[in-house]
Parts: sequence; C-alpha cells; structure tokens
Amino acid sequence: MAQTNPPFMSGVPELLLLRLLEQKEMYGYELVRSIRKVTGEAISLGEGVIYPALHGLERNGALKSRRKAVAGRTRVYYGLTAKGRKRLAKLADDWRRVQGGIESALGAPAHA
Amino acid sequence: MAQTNPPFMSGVPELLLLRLLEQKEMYGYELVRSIRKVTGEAISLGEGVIYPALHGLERNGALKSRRKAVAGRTRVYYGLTAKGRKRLAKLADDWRRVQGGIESALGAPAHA
DNA sequence: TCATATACCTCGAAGTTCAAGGTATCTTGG
DNA sequence: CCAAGATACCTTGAACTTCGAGGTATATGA
Repeated sequence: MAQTNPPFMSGVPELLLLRLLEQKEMYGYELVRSIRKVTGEAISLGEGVIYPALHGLERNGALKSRRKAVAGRTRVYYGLTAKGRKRLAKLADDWRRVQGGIESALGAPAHA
Repeated sequence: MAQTNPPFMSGVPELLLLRLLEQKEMYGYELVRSIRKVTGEAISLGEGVIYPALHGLERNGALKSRRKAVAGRTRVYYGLTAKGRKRLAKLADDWRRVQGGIESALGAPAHA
C-alpha cells in the first residue's frame, strides 16, 4: 500500500535493526532480508528506510561500521556500540509500554 | 518527553478512539481520560491529538457526532458508523500483524 | 475575585516511513 | 559479447501524524 506514514510502524525499523545487530554484525542488504525473516514475513522494510536509518544511528553513535570487500563487492558491516545497547533497551521498554497499553485497551472491554 | 513523533505511537490514537467508541458514545474530554484509564496509565494522549483525530475521523465518515448541553456546557458526543467499524477492524488487523512480527523478532533470538 | 475544573479548539514544529530513483559490480545464460 | 537478474549501497521528496502550547468559554469553590 502506497502510504508514507503507515500506522504502527514508527520506531519499528530502528528497534528491529538494533535488535538484529545486537546479535551479530550484519550489512545493509542482509538486514533487509533478515527483518522480513525474523518477523515471519509480517514486516518488510525497503532499503529506502534501512540505509538512512543505519546512517542516522551511526551518526548518533549507536552503531559503528567497517567496510569489507567480498567477491568484488563492498559490504558495510554495522555493529552495536555501548550507546546503541542503551538505545535498544530504551526502545524495547517503550515498545513494551505501548504494546501493553494497547493490549489492555483491546482486550479489557471484552472482560469488563 | 518533548518529542513530536515518538516511536510506536503512530496509529495508536485512532485505534484507541475507535475501540472506545465501539463500546459506547463518548465526548472528547471523556475520551482523553478513558484512554489513560483503559491502557493502565501506559498511554496518555493530549487534547491536541484527540480533537483533530476526532474531526478527521468524522470527516472521513467513520464517526458521527451530536451536541448535547449538560450543566451549562456543550458536549460533543461521538459514535461509530458502519464505516468506522470497518476502519477499526482494519486497524486491529494491522496492529496484530505488526505486533506479532515484533514479538517474533524480540523473542525469537532468545529461543533460537 | 481568582484559581481550578470542565469542555472544545487550533496550530506550527519535528521527525519518520515510504516508494522511487539512482550507482556499481558480479554472475549466468543465450 | 551482451542482456537480465542478483547483490550491495545510496539519495530524495512527499505525505502524514503526534506533540506541546496556546487559546476560548463556562461553572464552581474558596
């Protein structure tokens, strides 16, 4: 759907990127495919989102990167910094709060 | 926190408004307080969000309104239309999809 | 009278996501 | 050799939503 500001997606790319990079270093193209995979095809992000997000996170100090030549191509691997870990923890907290609140609202009236 | 575009909040006001109004007619100020209550204080929305959202939903045909004088004040009660019910169902679906995907991503690496 | 509660309204700033467009190299099949 | 597709990175403008802050008005209580 051609919607520039879809509901429920704000903050999601950043959260997922940090989560994946918490596990291991990965490069952009790999992240695009992994996000689709770890979310069970529920969430799919285009490169137009991923790369600016990666750049922004690096600028903020949450990620560090290094270039690596593989089979004639250049890959930019990203890894989490200590600051990035803190940012991830914060985002996960925010997510839990919002998600919990919405579950209460969606579920509660059925119980009340 | 003074952030105009906080993570995970896009689409949330609309979803919560529709959900509450699915149960019964309510007026703006009442909705502001109810959202805080049904989300267990997890989510708090200001009037600057609620009123434009209500107006927008009415303009889209998802809500209908009527004015009612109560103790010298005017209250604007809103209620869901058939179109609004469809919109709610769609939003709930979208929420489930995104939420499920994120849970997979946040939880999966711990299991894998 | 003044402060607070109730009730509605408006607005500009800020930031994110999106699709689309682009660059470049490698691989494979015709 | 050439074209198509895959791999990998990059950029951009449009669209939209949430937010805080400001405003109006009336009623109530000290």
